[in-house]
Amino acid sequence: MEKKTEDNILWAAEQEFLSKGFARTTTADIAKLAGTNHALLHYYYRSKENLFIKVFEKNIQTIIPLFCSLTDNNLPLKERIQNFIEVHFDYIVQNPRLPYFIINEILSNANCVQIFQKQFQSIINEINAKLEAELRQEYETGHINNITAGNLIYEIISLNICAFVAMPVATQLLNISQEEYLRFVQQRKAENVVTILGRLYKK
Amino acid sequence: MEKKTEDNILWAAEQEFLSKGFARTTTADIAKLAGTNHALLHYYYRSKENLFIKVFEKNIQTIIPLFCSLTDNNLPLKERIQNFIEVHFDYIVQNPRLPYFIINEILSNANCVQIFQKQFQSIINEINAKLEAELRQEYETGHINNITAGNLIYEIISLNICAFVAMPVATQLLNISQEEYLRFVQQRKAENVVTILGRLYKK
DNA sequence: ATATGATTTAACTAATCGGTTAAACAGATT
DNA sequence: AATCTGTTTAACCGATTAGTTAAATCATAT
Repeated sequence: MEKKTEDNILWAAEQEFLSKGFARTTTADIAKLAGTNHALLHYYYRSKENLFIKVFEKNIQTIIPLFCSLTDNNLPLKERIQNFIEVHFDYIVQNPRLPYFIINEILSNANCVQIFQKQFQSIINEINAKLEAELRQEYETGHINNITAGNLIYEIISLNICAFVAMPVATQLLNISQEEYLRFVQQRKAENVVTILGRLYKK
Repeated sequence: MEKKTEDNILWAAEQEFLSKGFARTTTADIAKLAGTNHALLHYYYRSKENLFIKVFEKNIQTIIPLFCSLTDNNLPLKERIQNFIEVHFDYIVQNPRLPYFIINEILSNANCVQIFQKQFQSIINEINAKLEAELRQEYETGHINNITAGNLIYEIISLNICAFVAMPVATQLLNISQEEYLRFVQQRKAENVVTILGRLYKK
């Protein structure tokens, strides 16, 4: 019952790491946000690195189920891809800091690369193989244009996340209001679907 | 003639800052790469911050001319936009670390936001106004679909940079070879042109 | 040659940060 | 009440880092 302080620290660590990244977050900051002493952080989690890994793994894991829908549900290919784009997009809308966080940490921490691979490798290989076979068959029967599963997945993710990674920069530069931003976000979601499906299906 | 050490430090700082960002770069690292002592860095540039600002400003400035071609040259709108997409894309191919660097530092350093705005604000407003007027006229005469200049510029930049920002993550995950990567890059360049022009021009 | 000014070095300071430790505290059990 | 266990606190340590300083070195002009 009384894991309050321990939980608070994990919660605070997630806030800090997600908003500032590993390098610019201090254990004292986390402790302060958790309303406690930074020695507690080491008492419960041994090290900053250890605590960070927990946060990183937790966030990575929440993404995995999203990808399963690419091959797991029974919708036809076209609807399944559209569904994936929209679900993935909506998830990023709810977690706008996550893409930048993951990219940032993978670029700067070799451990994160390993965690990312460990968590994702098998599932992505499975999805990739399934989708690859399906795409090839659809291509050979003349239903879609030629594209590899890797490229398709990559393009979907890129189109979906770029708006959020570059958004802070763009909003700083052009004076975009909150309403314009929300309109822009919804517009991008629809456009990403059109772009990807347009790439797949002959006009 | 003998500004060698001073120049070396600036060069080394650019290498370090671009690859590791401000927070994870130390003055000692820069000095070591420049083949000198870290006291020299402070002798010539006063502070790490000051040196960083020089590097950041220099890199920001190299981007500005790219954007001028959006309204400055005499090509028809369609060719001018295509040209901009391709020139911008090629520039990123030559400077693949720059997008991430700029985003990263703007997100973490308020000074960078100001520098970015100071350098870009007037030029982007000018280009935006010109392009906005042109797009509106083209729309009203039925030549293109309705889109704001801000959205158009934003989409071009996003499409062009996302492949490079997320690339390290993707290559870690899927085992993409150097040849596949180069092929993918060229493919994306052409596809970005098609996507943007497809967005602008009625089918 | 020597004086002058710019450049370079090594040793230092002060501050920050991750992590440790020992002692204090609280709550439950006997 | 005494003890034991888990939790919290405050003080400290060692390493790293940005920045300083004073002395040494080098180049150049007189």
